[in-house]
Amino acid sequence: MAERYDPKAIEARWQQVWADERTWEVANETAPGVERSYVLEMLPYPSGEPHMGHLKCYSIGDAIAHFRRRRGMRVLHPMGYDAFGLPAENHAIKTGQHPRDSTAESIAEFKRQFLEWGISIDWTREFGTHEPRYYRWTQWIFLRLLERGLAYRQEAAVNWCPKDQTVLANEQVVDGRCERCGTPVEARQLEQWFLKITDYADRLLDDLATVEWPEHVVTMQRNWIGRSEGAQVVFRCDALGADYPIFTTRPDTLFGATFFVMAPEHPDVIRLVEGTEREAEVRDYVNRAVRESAEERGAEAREKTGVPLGRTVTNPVNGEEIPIFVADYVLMEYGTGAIMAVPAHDERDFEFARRFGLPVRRVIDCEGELPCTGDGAMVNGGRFDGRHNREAFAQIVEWLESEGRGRPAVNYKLRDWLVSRQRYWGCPIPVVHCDRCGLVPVPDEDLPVELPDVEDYAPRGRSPLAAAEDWVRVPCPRCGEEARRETDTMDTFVDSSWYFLRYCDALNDTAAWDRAVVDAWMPVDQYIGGVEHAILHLMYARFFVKALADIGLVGFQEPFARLFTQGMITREGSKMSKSRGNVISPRDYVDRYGADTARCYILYIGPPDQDADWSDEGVGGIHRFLARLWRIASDVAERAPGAAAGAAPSPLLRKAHWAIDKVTSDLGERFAFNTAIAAVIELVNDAYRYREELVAGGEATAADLRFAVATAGSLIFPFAPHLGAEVYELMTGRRVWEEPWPEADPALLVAEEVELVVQVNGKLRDRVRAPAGAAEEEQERLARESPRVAAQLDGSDVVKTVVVPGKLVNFVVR
RNA sequence: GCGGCGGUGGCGGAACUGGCAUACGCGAUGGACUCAAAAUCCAUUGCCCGCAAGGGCUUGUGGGUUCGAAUCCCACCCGCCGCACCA
Repeated sequence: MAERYDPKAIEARWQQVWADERTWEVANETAPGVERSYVLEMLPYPSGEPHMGHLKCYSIGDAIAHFRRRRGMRVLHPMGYDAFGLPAENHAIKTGQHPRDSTAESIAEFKRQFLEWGISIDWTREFGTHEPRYYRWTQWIFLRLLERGLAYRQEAAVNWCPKDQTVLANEQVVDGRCERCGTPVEARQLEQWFLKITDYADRLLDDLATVEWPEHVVTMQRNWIGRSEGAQVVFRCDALGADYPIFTTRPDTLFGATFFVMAPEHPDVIRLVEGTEREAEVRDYVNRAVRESAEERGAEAREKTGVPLGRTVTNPVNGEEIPIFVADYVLMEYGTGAIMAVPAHDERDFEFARRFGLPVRRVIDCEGELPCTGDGAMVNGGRFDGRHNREAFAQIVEWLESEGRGRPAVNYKLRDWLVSRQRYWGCPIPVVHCDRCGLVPVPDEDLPVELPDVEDYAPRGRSPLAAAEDWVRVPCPRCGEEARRETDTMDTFVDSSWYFLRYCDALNDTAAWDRAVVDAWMPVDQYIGGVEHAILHLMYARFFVKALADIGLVGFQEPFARLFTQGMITREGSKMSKSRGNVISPRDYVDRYGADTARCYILYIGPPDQDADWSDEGVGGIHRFLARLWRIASDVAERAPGAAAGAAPSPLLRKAHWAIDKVTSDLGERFAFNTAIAAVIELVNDAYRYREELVAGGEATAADLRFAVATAGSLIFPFAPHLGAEVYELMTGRRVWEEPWPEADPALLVAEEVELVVQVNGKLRDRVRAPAGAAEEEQERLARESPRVAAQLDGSDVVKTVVVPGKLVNFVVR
């Protein structure tokens, strides 16, 4: 028997057992009546080695997986790697090392550490998204989307990152900068591949009601989709004989429109001034606006600018001619790129009107100064005067519709997903460009289109793949004439939008998955990851599942039934980063204290959904606790089990059942791992005190002590699986993961005697002991008997007595 | 500006349904063991007054509801995150 807690030896031993016996592998077939559960942590991007965020994520997921297994469920808990992406490619540009090789090294390191952490993974289902056996199916899905018109190629103004030399999706532009590298993005007019996520806007919005997700994530998605209801209204420009539709959420304010504004990118701006004396000034303004970065244009507190076009449009509700302006506060990407401006009831229009001395006309009698956006009776609104604006809202739209000048309309902030990237290390888009046939999909049987090796990874504004001439030149699959392959690769978010489906049927080499298999496992019962993916990954994956459901490939609408978002691990109060020099690695602590300590500490540190600051002193505390547990277990193992417990249940036995109850609810319902671990610490502390008593020859029994320590091992197992298994084996000779999760005996959860709090006027004056089931009168009598309480009550009138059975007595005195 | 989250001892945090504020851990102090140290074990530890018995105060601030508020309501302050000229 070892003299001290040796996590290295214990952890190596159990990891060997789990690997040899393939303990965590799970079959797709299941006996009837066995409940399934799919527990999944977000796919890691393998770069260098895992960091604290990974440790936290997998510690949470593993605890849940273990808990569910021991509650009798068949648990799918797989692992893989999101292995395509820019960091590996940038590394290749710097060093010349093939991204495949550096990625393989990172994956090996990740896997080595995951095994060292003792995470219970079914490794038979492992894959990397960069492996042809995986991306073959990414391409296959892309072709299915293409067939349905959900993937299309179009020229559009797109976000271009000059540093990464590639286009970006809207979601990857944050504050006008590239989400990856922080470089301000530029607008470029380019032909690119898009996925038609906007077709699903309403369903993506509505189905948020069907998932159990944190409210803030739901809110973020809702905002991102940005659905607004209103109307499309057509304004006519008689001079050119052109109609300009606008979108508004406030058709009730149409009578207050005093001017009209177009975005600088609006295709008709120049046409409206061509050959007029305003042309030079307008061209100048447009050129300046278009050149400005998204960041400059979106800057807050920026003065409104604009130029009149010297033209007018007709307001369809009152026939007024109102002037047209071009101004950069109107965005081409939203609505129709033109707006009606109602300065009385819109702050932005008001600001503009003020700068340009334009009339402001109140049309709603809302409270407060102008501009006001509230409700009220209509004024200056012709035959609608006097009606409430909300009522007039629909009536005006109806009237416009009958005149052919408008209709109800819905607008979204969500844009289609731009998926092509001019980079090397990604999944090739399986399409061929043929001069005769146009875009021709690569036939399914020719998949995968494998990524060729190239000499030079450096991006030059086009994909490095374009230089692989032998690869690019192919016969057209349709006509057989010479054609060229698409050289762009896919956004890596495409890879991660369906990986959770592949895990269900990872070894299938004749299909992406078998629908029956996927339908049996999906949706993911518990998904765990960082909140930074609240929009990107989670929205894309939801879109994929809905599209795949429409195609008939899956039989459900949402991928992730329950989502848990973990908080960040910080260091000295700030985010860990190389530039701050405050990065610490899980490896440092696993080497020094063992995986069980690192895992328990990261969960003990605070509520898992909140940010938490890593402290080296704190780790020591948890390590001490685990060592205490091991020490008392090895001590108890050497004692004879002793006779059965005495007649009355010992306090330690009650404590053990209390801990079972506490850990069960904290783990199963609340995700409160910190308090669950605290409960096990309390149990172990009590076991130490109880052992003192046993040694001193009191009423304590060795059997109760053994039971308590075994219970501590069993309860700590989801958090510290190696030590949990070790302690449980020492106490019982059995394997803890083969044992059902313990159940608390309700009879032992209620104490025989309770402590009553006695208050006088709400202030605590004493505590008295009372039998558990004592009547209210009995409790009041016992409370009055307390000398301290009696002293307080002496000489005053008790006006009222409040008795909370089993808890407290409060005397209200005058 | 809009939306969300949060503010409790020296520190991380607990208090789940309005009923003992400060569980558990860290740190600190004292003691045992030791030649000594480490490790370990035991005890104390919200603040103030007091020799003590005891008393008073305390959950960002100010009000309110209640026998009773960290918890509910109103007003406000501070911090973090997301969105932001989206018509």
